[in-house]
Amino acid sequence: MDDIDRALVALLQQDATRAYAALGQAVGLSAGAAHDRVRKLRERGVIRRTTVDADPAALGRGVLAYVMVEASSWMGDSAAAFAALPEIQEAHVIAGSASVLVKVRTGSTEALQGVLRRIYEIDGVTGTSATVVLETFFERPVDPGAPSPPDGTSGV
Amino acid sequence: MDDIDRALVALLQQDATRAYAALGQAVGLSAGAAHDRVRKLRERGVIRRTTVDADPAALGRGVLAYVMVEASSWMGDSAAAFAALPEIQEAHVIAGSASVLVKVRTGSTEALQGVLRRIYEIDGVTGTSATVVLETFFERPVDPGAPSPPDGTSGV
DNA sequence: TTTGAAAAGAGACAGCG
DNA sequence: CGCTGTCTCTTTTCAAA
Repeated sequence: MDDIDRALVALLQQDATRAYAALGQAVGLSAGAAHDRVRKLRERGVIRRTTVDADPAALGRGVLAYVMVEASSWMGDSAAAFAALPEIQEAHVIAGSASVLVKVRTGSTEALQGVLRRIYEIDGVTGTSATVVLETFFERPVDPGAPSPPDGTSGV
Repeated sequence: MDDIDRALVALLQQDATRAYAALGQAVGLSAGAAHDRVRKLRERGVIRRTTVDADPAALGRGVLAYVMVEASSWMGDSAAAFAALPEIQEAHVIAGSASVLVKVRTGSTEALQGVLRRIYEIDGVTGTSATVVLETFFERPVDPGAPSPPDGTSGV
C-alpha cells in the first residue's frame, strides 16, 4: 500500500473503465504491472468491487434525508430490519442512547413519510428525527490518502 | 426508463465488470441490445460513471463521523470551502438555520478534531456538532426503484 | 429496437530480467 | 517486483429485420 497503489485507487475511482495501459502510464508503470497492482488491491479487499454511480433523481429518488433513529434497546442486531427498506441507503450505529443514523432516498416527501413510519415500526425504535437535504454540494469517493507525496522524481 | 433499464442499473451496481452478454442474459436480451440500453443510460446521465468501491479502513480512513455545521450566513456558495477538505466525503445543505451536514472520514479521532477545526475556520461557520459512527450496518448503492413489478410473467 | 456477426481493442497470463 | 509478448475474450460497430 504505497503511493502508487493510492494513485491507482484514485484513478479507478474517477473512471474504472480506463485501460490498464492508460492507468499504468499515469503512475509510471507498464500495463502489466498496473494490472498486477490492481489485482492485488482487489485480493486484499482495498478495492471491494467495480460499480456504477447512478443519478438518484433519474431513478425516481430525488428526495434525500438523514434520519436519526432513537431506540430504547440495543440495536446491534437490527441491521436486517433497516436493510429491508430499499429506500435506506446507509445505516450506522452512532454514539448516543442506542441510536442509529440512516440515509434515506425517496421519490417524494410523502414516500419519506412512509419510510419514517416503517422505521418507527422496527422493534425497539422509540422515535425518529428527519433532516431533509435541500441541496447536495457534492458526494464523492473516499479519498485514498496522501495524494501529493514529497517525491523529487519530476515527470515520467 | 422501464423495468429492464432498472434491472440493468441494479446489475451494474452490483458488478460493473460483467460482460454485456451476461448482462443481456440476465434481463432476457441479447448482448448487443443490452449494450445499447446501457449506452443510452450513460448518455441520459442515469449512469454517471463507472467507479470502484474502496474500503475506507484500508485507505487509512477508519473513522467515520457526521458533522452538523451551523452557520450565521447563507452557505449556498461555500461548496468549494468544504470540497477543499479531502476528508469530507459528502456535504449537503439542510433545512434549518443555514446549516450544512457533512460526512467525514479520517484515520483517527485526532484527525477528526483537525477537520472540525478547519471547518470552524470556514467563513460564516458558527459551530459544529460531530456524531461519531460506532458501527456501519451497511452502505449500498441507490435502489434503482421498483424491483418487483406486478407482472405475471413468471420466470425468464 | 433488437439481433447477429465481424473487427478492433483490452484484459489475462505466461516467461523473463 | 516489474517488463514484454502472446492469446483469449470483450467491447464496439455495422448491416439487416
